[in-house]
Formats: sequence, C-alpha cells, structure tokens
Amino acid sequence: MPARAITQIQPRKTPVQARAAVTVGAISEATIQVLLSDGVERLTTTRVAERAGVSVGTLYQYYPNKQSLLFAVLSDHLDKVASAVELACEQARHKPLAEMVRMVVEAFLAAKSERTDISQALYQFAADVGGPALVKRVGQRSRKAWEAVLQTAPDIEVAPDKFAIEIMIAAMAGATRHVLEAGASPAMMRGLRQHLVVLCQSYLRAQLAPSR
Amino acid sequence: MPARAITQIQPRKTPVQARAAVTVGAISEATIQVLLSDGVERLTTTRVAERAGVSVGTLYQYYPNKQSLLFAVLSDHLDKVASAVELACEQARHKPLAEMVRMVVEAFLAAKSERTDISQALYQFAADVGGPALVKRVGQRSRKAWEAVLQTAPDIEVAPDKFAIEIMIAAMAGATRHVLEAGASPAMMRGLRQHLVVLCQSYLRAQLAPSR
Amino acid sequence: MPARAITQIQPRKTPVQARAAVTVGAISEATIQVLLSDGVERLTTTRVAERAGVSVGTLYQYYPNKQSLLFAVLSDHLDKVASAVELACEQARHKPLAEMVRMVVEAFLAAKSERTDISQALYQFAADVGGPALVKRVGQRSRKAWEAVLQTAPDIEVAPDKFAIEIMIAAMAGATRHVLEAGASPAMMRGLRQHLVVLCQSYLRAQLAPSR
Amino acid sequence: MPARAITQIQPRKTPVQARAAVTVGAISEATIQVLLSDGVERLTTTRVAERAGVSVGTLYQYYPNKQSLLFAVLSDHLDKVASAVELACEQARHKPLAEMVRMVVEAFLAAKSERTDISQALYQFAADVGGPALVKRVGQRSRKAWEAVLQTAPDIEVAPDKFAIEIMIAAMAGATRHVLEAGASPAMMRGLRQHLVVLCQSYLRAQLAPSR
DNA sequence: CATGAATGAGGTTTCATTCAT
DNA sequence: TATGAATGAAACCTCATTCAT
Repeated sequence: MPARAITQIQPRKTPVQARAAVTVGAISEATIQVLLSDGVERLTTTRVAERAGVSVGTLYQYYPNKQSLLFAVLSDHLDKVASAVELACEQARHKPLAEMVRMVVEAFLAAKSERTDISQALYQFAADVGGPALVKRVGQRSRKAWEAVLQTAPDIEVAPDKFAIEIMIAAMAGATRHVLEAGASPAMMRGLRQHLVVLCQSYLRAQLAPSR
Repeated sequence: MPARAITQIQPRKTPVQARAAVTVGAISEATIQVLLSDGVERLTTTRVAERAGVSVGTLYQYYPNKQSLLFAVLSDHLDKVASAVELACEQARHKPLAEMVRMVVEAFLAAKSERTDISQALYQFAADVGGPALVKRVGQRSRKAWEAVLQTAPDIEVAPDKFAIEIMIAAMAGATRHVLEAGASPAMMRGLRQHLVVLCQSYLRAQLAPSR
Repeated sequence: MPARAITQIQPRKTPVQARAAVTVGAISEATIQVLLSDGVERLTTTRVAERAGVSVGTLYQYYPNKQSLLFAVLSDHLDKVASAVELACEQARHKPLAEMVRMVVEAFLAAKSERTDISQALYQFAADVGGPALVKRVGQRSRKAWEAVLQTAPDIEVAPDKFAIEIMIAAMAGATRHVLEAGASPAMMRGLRQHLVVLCQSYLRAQLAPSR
Repeated sequence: MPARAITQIQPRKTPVQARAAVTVGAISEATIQVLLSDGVERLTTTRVAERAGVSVGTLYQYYPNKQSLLFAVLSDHLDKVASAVELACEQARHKPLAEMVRMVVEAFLAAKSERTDISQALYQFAADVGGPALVKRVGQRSRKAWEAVLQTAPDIEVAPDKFAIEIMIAAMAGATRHVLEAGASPAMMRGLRQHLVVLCQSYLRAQLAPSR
C-alpha cells in the first residue's frame, strides 16, 4: 500500500461571501479545463490560477495545497453522482425490479453525462491522491442506496448480498469509463444506457435465481 | 482532446547481451516496486534506478524518457493479459456458452491475479501516458478473441455485437479493478471469479434473448 | 546548414516594477562576469543566478532558457554598437570623406571600448545561438548607415557598393576582435584606432578610383 | 582572462600504422560533420564516434579527451592555412607590391575555400578551448611570413610595422569569416578575393606613404 | 586493439509555496 | 484580501569517460 506523505487535504476556508463562492467556482472549473487541455502532468497551480483569472496567491487562500484542490474537485463530482443515485433509489422504491434498475442506472448515467468532460478529466488522477479512498467512500453510499431499494422490490424474495452489488456498481463504472474514454458520442451514450440496464437486470436476476 | 507534448515512447535499444537483459529486467521490476511503495507522483527515474541497483544513466540507455519506461511496463502487462485471454479463447472453442465464458473469464482473472501488485501499480497511471490508447489497443485484441469464440458456441444462434462485448470486457475490468484496489484477499478474488462468470453469462444470454 | 533545435529566444516577461528591473540588470551583468571568469563552457544558469545574487527560479522568470539569456546579452551589446555607428553617421553627414570615416570609425571603436570585457565575453558564443543571425542583422544596420553617409560626402562622386561596405565593416570587426582578444591595452586601442581609420579611408578611396 | 581547467590537449598517440591513420582521419572528418549538422552544443564524443563508424572507446584511444579532439581539428586547419600563406610568401619574394599582395591574399583565400565547411564549422568554437591561443600562434606564423616578403618588395622603401600587418591579417580574416557565415557562394568568394586584394594593397600603400 | 555498457556528476528547467507590497 | 516576484528543492536527462569483455 502506498506510503505517501500525509498532507492537509481539506479546503482551507468555506466561502461564506458571494464573491468568494464565485472565485472558488472559477478555480474549480479552471482545474477541469487545465486537466482536459494539458493533462495532469502539466497541471500546475499557476496554470489553474491563470485560467481562473486569479493570482496563485488567491488560489492558495482557498486551498492549502495542490492536492486539496484536486481532491475537492474529485470529491464534488463523486458526491454529485452519489446524490443522483441516492435520489433515484428513493424514487424507485417499490417498483418492479426491471423498472427499478432502469431508473437507477439511467440516473447514474445522466449524472455522469451531464459533464462528460469532468468525468474524463478526473480519471487522470482518480488513482492518485486520496482518490481510491474517496471513490470507495462514495461507492459505499451508492451501494447502500442500491441495497435499500432492492429490499423494496416486490418481485424478488431475497436481496443480493453486498459484494454482488459492489461488483455490479464497479462493473457499471468500468463500462462507463471505457465508453467515455473512447470518445463518448451521444449515440454511444444511449447505447451504453441500454446495455447497462440489461447488464444489471440480468446480473441481479441471475444472482437471485442461481445457475439452475 | 488533451494537447500533450509528443514524446518518444519506444524503448531505446533492445538488449543483446545477457548482462543487458538482466539490467532491463531489473529496471522493469524496480518500476513496479517504486510504483507500489511510493506512488506515481513520487516515482522518479533516479529512484527507479536506485531500486534496480543501476545508475540513472543506465536507465536512460534503455528508455529514452520516463514516460517510455512507464509505457513499457504497462504495455508488457496488458500484452500478457491479452495473450492469456486469446489463449483461453482458443481453447474454449466449440464449448457450450456457460463453459466457454467460465474458461475465458477465469483465464483473464488468473492473468490479472498472477501479479496483483502489478495490476494495482499500473492503475495509477494507465490514464496518463499513452495509457488509454494502449488499453484500447489491447482491449481490441480481447474483443476480437471473444467475438471469435462466441461464434463457435453451439448453443447460441447469433453472436452478440461488438459493442456489447466491449461493454462486457470493460465491466469485467472495472469490477476487477475495484476488487484489486480494495485490497484483494484470495477469498475476494475467488468471490470475484464466481460473480464475474455469472455476470458475463447472464449478460450474454440476455443480449441474445432480449427480454421481450 | 546546422539543424539545431528551435528554442524560444525572446525574454519571458518585461520587468515592470523597479525591483524587477534591478534583478534583470543584475542577471545580465552576472552573465558577462561568468562568461569572462569561467568561459562559455562553464557558464551555467545556476552559476549566473548565484553571481547575480538571485535564485535560478528568478532567472527563469525572465528568460525562458539559457540561450535566450545569452542571446539577450549579445543583442543588447550589438544594438548599442549599431546605435553608436548610426548616430555617428548622422553627425558626419556632408563632411569630407576623410573626416567622415574618422568620425564613424572612432565612434565604432569607442562603443566597443566602453566595455571591452563585454565584447570579449561575447566572442565566445557569437557563433552559436542566433549569433550569426543577430550579427548579420546588426551588420545590416551599420551598413545602411554607412551607405547613407557616404552618399553625402562632398568629395567623392559615386558611393561604393553594398558589398564593399560590408567587407569593410567585417574587416574592422575582425581587426578589433583580434586586438581585443590579444589583451587590448589602451595604447593598443589607440593604435588600432589610427590604423582602422587609415584602413577604411584608403580602402574606400581605392574602391572609388580603381587602380587602373 | 578565463581561468579554465587545464586539460591534456595533445593527441594521445601518433598513428604510425595505416589503419590508425584512416581511423584518425575518419574521426576528424566526423567532427566537422557533426559540428555542421548539429552545432557545438550538440557535439558529443559518442556522436562523433558514431558518425566516424567507430566506437567511443576507439575515439579515446586517439584523443585523451573531447577538447583535444576539437583542438586537433582546429589546429590542423589553421596549420594548413598558415602553410599556404608561407608558401605563397616564399614564391612572392621580390615581386612588386601589388603582385605580391595579390598572390598571398589569393593563396590565403584558396586555402580557406578548399573546405569552406571546415572554416564555418570551426568558427563555432574557435573562441573556446585553446582557440584564441592557437589562432594567435598561427597568426604569428602568417605575420612573420608577410613581414619577410614585404622586406623583399622592390617598390617600397620601408616595410610596415608588425602591428599594421597583424591588423591587416585580422581584417582579412574578419571579412572572410563574414562572407563564409553569410553563405559563401562561389561568386561571392570571387568578389571577396578582389576586394581583399584591393583592401590590402591600398592599406599597405597608405601605411607607407602616410596621410598625404 | 576495439567495443559499448555502465557510471554519476552536473546541467537545465519546473513548480509548489511563501510573503512583502 | 489579492497579487505576483522570488525561492530553491528536486525532477529529468546528458554526456565525458572508464573498463570488463
């Protein structure tokens, strides 16, 4: 397991003033931009600040170091996706399995698709920093939400175990990543949506009605 | 599309003497080691050379730059996995679908498991370098192999289309990655194996007999 | 024709604050110093920064690379000399040839002599970098100035052609360089001055009244 | 005055065997080639050896270090030119001044022109290494030869002093360098020849019959 | 003698971070 | 608070030179 230096990773101050919020937003957005146009290797705090239209000094007023900046951006995105999944799970309670799966999968993909650029940008360093940890944490949220809805499905007797759900979520994420990295035309995203629905539905059914 | 600097990425010289081959092997292995113990961010050519027990200069005799080193290591690994999949596909020809899928999936996982450390190490930068391109290329090899075996399955009429197979492969990769990044005990790997088999079998069947 | 790597050669930022201007001046001066005490071969950016009393980082804020630093110093010097020649030409208009030549030659030498150390330092790499190109460009300025004055000399009928003037300028530069590299005592510089005046005067006359 | 490290600068062994002579010749030639195609900055011993078709090790059998290699090449060239001048001076004894000057100047230029590429290549580092010292030494040889012939000219009473001759030689060298660096078409070289003859003739006459 | 793999000091350049203004 | 000049550790990479084969 990597023994990386421990660095402060929480944002330095929560913006209370409107101006500050704008600045933080600009920095956040600039980070994505730089990530996409220059790549992680070439992402420097100066470059981000420039693109955001502020000085480096200002950037450091809001983020104690570079890692915390990347961390915040990644965290934001993952939170948004997890929230979308949670909301969908909430709304899909008590629906039949097929419908339920369709709703949650579509919500997941919709959240990812809203800003495909962000997803792609983040893949570049999600494996770094506190990346895996964050991904895991957010993965847990999704898993719990899935577990909860699945309990309410009228047409299945026993819900799949945690491990199976984790695998399913990871499988979805993997397929989505693949398509996004391949270029992700809207048509492909639609295709992906249908296939993911089928994948999850069939997998869950197979889980519940073991192989014969 | 990222506009990263173009760098030469091919190894500089192929070792002809025995001593040189040893050196190259040591450097390759040291790269994995450093990746695992220090992380990509902290992987420096000097550190790799040190760990390999050679001088930096020697490293640069075989790799024109840092990226080419990482690229070579990644490439090696992916090639190994792709070959394992191809071999399994060869051997699984004309078996019934369930058996076929089990064989190939198990071969894939076995290849990944042989050096779980390498797999984990590589996730850290697979998104960088020529990473996605390489992954894509190797993905194609796997997809073609899958396509070919599936044509020979006696118990299905029409083989799934390319896109479906790609999705399946990416899903497998995603799930595998998740488990590896979570710590990957042998028990988990066994669980993963069973689940992946189910996942693929059910997905392929669902593809062929659309749900309505 | 040499196929050297193309490098950015323009200074990176123009100093706007007083402090920055001082810094740039110090770096420029330090470059000369190092050139003289250590030679081109041993001129390193670190050494220049040290001698200038700043950090390497600061040096690189003003010059994108080592070549641009050398280029800037060379350019400065050549511009100064060219300006001196132009000014002298301006002032020598309509004087008799002998007087005219004396004035311009003396102005040239005075400019070179003001900082003989700089002249000597620069010979070391004038052939490198954009050296020859720069020298050519500045040479053109001098040649045009000479051409212009010579047109106004009352005691000659037709002014010498461009090529002849270029040769004359290059001859002067060569002789000056020789003396500077030989050690250049004030006495020698005076001797040089007289000889250069004679050289140019006689050459120009010979040009105009071809020996047969 | 530069305080450069003192390094052994004499070739390591004088080639007595024919094969060795060929090797040395190849290395020498390769040095020029690399100088022209890559520039001094990029001239490395490995590159020279490669171009010469030998291994670095072999190069180091004949030259103790890089400087000695450059030094030898420069020395060779300068010696050749000096010898040509000396020979011409020998043959021009007792000729009238105009004829004498023409002969020597033409011999000088012919020697330089034989391999204009070499001259150009060498300008790049003649100011380095033991460059100026060598140039000075060879300059002395030329000056002495000129002094000697001029003593024999039937149509002048007192020969010009050493300083004047040095200036003349340096002026010739400067003009020649200028033309070579400008591209040196055969036509230009012819023009240069005529102008140099005029330059030297008129200068010498002016020296002898002072300003009126 | 020739080879070329290995060395490692040292050069160039970048960039996260600070702090005086 | 915002700025951006300055810092300097540290990264990447080169290349003169040696020496075992």
